[in-house]
Amino acid sequence: MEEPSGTKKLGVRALAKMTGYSTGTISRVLNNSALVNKETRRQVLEAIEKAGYTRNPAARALATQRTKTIGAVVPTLAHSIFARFLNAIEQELAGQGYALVIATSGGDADAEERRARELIDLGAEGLILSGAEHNAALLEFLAAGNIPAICTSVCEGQNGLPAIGYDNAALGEKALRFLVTRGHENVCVIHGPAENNDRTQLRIAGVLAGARGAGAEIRLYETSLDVAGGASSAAHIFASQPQPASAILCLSDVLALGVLFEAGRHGIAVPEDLSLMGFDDLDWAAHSVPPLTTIRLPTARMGTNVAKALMGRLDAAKEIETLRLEAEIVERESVADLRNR
Amino acid sequence: MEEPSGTKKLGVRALAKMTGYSTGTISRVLNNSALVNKETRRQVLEAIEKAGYTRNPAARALATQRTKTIGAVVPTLAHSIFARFLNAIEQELAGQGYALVIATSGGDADAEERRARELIDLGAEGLILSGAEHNAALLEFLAAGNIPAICTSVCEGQNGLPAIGYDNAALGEKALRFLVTRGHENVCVIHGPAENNDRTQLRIAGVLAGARGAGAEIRLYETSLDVAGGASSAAHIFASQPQPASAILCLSDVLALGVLFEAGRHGIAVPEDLSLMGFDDLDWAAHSVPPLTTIRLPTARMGTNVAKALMGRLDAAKEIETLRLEAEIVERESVADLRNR
DNA sequence: ATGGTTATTGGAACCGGTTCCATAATTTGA
DNA sequence: TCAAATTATGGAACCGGTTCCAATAACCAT
Repeated sequence: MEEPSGTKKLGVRALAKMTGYSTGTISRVLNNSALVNKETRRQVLEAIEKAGYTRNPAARALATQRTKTIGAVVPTLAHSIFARFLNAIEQELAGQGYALVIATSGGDADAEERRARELIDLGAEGLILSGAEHNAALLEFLAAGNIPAICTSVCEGQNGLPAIGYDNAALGEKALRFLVTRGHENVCVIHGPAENNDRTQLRIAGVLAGARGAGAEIRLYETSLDVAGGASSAAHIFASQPQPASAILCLSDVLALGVLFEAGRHGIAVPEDLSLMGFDDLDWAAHSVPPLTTIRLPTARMGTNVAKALMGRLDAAKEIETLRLEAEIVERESVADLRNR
Repeated sequence: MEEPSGTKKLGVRALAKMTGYSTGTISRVLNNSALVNKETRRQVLEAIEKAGYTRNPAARALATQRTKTIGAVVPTLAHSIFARFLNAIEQELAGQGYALVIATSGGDADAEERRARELIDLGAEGLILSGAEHNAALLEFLAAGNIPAICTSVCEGQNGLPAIGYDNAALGEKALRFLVTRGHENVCVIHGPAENNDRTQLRIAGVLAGARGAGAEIRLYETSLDVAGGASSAAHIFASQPQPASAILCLSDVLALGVLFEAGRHGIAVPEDLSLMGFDDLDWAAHSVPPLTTIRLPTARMGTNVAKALMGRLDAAKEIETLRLEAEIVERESVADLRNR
């Protein structure tokens, strides 16, 4: 019905018949092999063009044992931090003819396992995972199939899995200590759901350690990871009398945006009345009022490195090495220096 | 080296030998065929489990002529609007065992064509494109290969391609007319790069038509599509004396966020001194100060529909029908009603 | 008991490039 | 001029599931 003229799908064999060459030669042309006569190549290419031939990816993959596809399982695409990450990965992979297949887990380990298996079953040769914690079945599956995989956004893998990312605990501590150096000894910490999210857990652990080490007092507030969550936590904090803290540390910039808005709504000036610090350095952080002091996560660099490592493993059997990327505090204007008062 | 014991990769044939059944039966078990004896199935599954067998996706794809993979080419993943869209698509596809492969074009038509070809060459069975305008080579390629494709974010395809999205021109006009009904007859319109972006062009055209129809005066400002762009355009506008308009319409919420910040920086109150309207209804829009009046694009619904349409075409040869989704103005508090003054 | 199901299973052909080995043609070297 | 390279090309085997058709066995009703 699609091809009224009895035209079977044409493959290399048909092409071979048409041009008078063999399937081997056709294939060599298709793969830019050096050992094909110029004129031959020209003729074959012409025939390919004229016949509108496109090669069958599945057959190619079967014969070469390569799909040139790598899979990524992230909690969600709805947060721009992941989108930025995947964007970088995709850019890097595309340059080498690789494709990126994505799946979302919603942050659930069992869902992650399921999705990972599906990606492999659909042809992914390697996997990019978020965080260090994965369920046992997944780890076993990866080991049994000798499937290359990388934990990201963390700097330490689980069960021997390599990781490429940053040290969440160290950064949490760094952030808290930064606030302390600015004279804030009482800070409220707002974070997203910690359950099923080892990165958040690590950040919290770091903050706790920092507070202990620097002799600061902190209060933890857990909320949904969105602007609404930040705003409602802030409202809650503002309602406390007396003000429990001189600064709020948000373990994600989205939360900080919510706090910023809520402060505006209450007539609380940042940083005069309250200091605010974020985590991520999203697009808007440099332009808010006031510009947000935050920790710039090396999202793009992480993506690039992850892609490179995976391709190196697949193309050259190079072992993937755990990599810890540095992240810097970007000091802007949302944190007041209390020592100058 | 990877398998010290001379274990060849085991396939259905090896499994057949192990269990004493034939490859056909193994395959039937693998595919949950009904015509396999219960006991047989149990034995085979046990063997599969014990041997740690995983089927070869490429071979399967070759034999079935299905890859269960669909590709999407978007301008970028860095804007949350696309991420939200893809998130919805991925959710829907995953439910039916499909995988989503993504590629970014940077908004360039030639790059889009290249990436689309790569996706197909890597196994995608159908394509999701952004916008209605695509280069001739791509259109021809799709037609020649009879490749299912959908234009998204627009409500009218090109060259017979089906589209699933919203009417950008109508929405632009609707937004402008809304401002006019609130008494704004002089509005500044800020938008992202119009070149290579038919959706932006359509919105502008709609705004223009609305202004003409409603007798309003508008000024267009083109800038980069990010918070910084919105802020700098706003700064530019604020610098004009006298103020050229009573309202600013941003053709993307990101721009509106920039304007909001810049207004704050200049002590300009929204909506008292200046009204502001956006486009997209991003996460934060409901929580900003003031909450942003904007147009809610049905991004998620669009994604779901696109996925369904493509799967229907692939699984059941159902033609893909162009679909226009409605989008509503979400009236919040950033637009003042001048008629009450 | 007999012709005719129904339930299972075997097995080979097939999907469509790729690649290795053999063959042939042309060139280089001494 | 003859052997040794070097360059092109043919062609078959192969990658590993899937599927269709034939075959066997067990079962049923007449």
